[in-house]
Amino acid sequence: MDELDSAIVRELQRDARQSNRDIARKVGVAPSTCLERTRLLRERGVIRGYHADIAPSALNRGVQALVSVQVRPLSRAVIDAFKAFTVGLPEVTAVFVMAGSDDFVIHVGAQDNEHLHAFLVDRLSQRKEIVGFRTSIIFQHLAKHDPAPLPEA
Amino acid sequence: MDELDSAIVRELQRDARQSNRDIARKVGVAPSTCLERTRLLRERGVIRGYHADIAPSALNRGVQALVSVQVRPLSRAVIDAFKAFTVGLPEVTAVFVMAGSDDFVIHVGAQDNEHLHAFLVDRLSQRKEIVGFRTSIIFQHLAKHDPAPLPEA
DNA sequence: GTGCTTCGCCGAACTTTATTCGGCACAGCG
DNA sequence: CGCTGTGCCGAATAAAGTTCGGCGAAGCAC
Repeated sequence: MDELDSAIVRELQRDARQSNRDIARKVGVAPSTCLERTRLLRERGVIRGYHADIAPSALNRGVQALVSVQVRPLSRAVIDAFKAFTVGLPEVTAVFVMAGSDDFVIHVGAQDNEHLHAFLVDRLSQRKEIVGFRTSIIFQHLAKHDPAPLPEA
Repeated sequence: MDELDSAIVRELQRDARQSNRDIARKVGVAPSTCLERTRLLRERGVIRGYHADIAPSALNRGVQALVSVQVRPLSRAVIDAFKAFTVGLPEVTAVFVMAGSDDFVIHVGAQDNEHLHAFLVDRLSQRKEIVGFRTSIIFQHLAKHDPAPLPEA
């Protein structure tokens, strides 16, 4: 993971669909070299994939929320089962397994408040391992797809 | 946004770097048609971009956390300023503006616990509009990059 | 210092893909 | 029944992806 790899990764984070030639030119290396580097980054698991960023409203997910969930007992079996359950639900777009007072934070998207409510009541709260959950509506979601590198300190 | 558009979007969510020809073949249409559809999707803002998914540890972000923050007064000026501030920090990878007891949820990544602590103490808690915040470590983060379509109901 | 080996980069050759554009067919409408 | 607009197709051209032999620098043994 030298400076060249970082530069390539940065470019692919910014725009994953620009041509290999363009990336090569920007990072100052031959296209064949850039291609080989990219292949290795993928192989090493540094690059996990390439995904289009889609406007949620276009996917019928105009309403989004974070749901904090506490489950009991806090055993591996229960955690794994609940995790697998939530990931399988179409409304769920991300699952965080947490330390602290909440065991899970689930990012969900639904068509509107009514659908969100139905999801919470009909799907989520069915699970017997849940001993409590709290839903917070997301007004705005800003994701940084091209994060600045961390300071060295 | 007909069935063809959805199919193209789905493919690009799954793998944004596959060739237009492959996508065209999978969705059953000519490459030129597929290209034109993709161009329009981009133009309409349905497709917001294409980004590589990078392993956090490769970016020196081995430790991640969600930070729930309450700010006062809850005015637009304060909210916008705090939002801009957090988005500008390199450790911050996403910002949620929330309804409910927390006004913000901030997704941060740092090299280790020490760096995370330093970030919270030296950067975040400097802000005078913060009246309280709570940090929860993320053990695991599962993101669905190819979400199943929502049920019609 | 010198010869040997390894590694990574380069650039040319070849294959595949992107992109453009004229034409055609179908649907909607007067 | 003809007219018009829209969207898809496929061929042609330009551009990009991909492979591979060779070269030069770096590291090492002697």
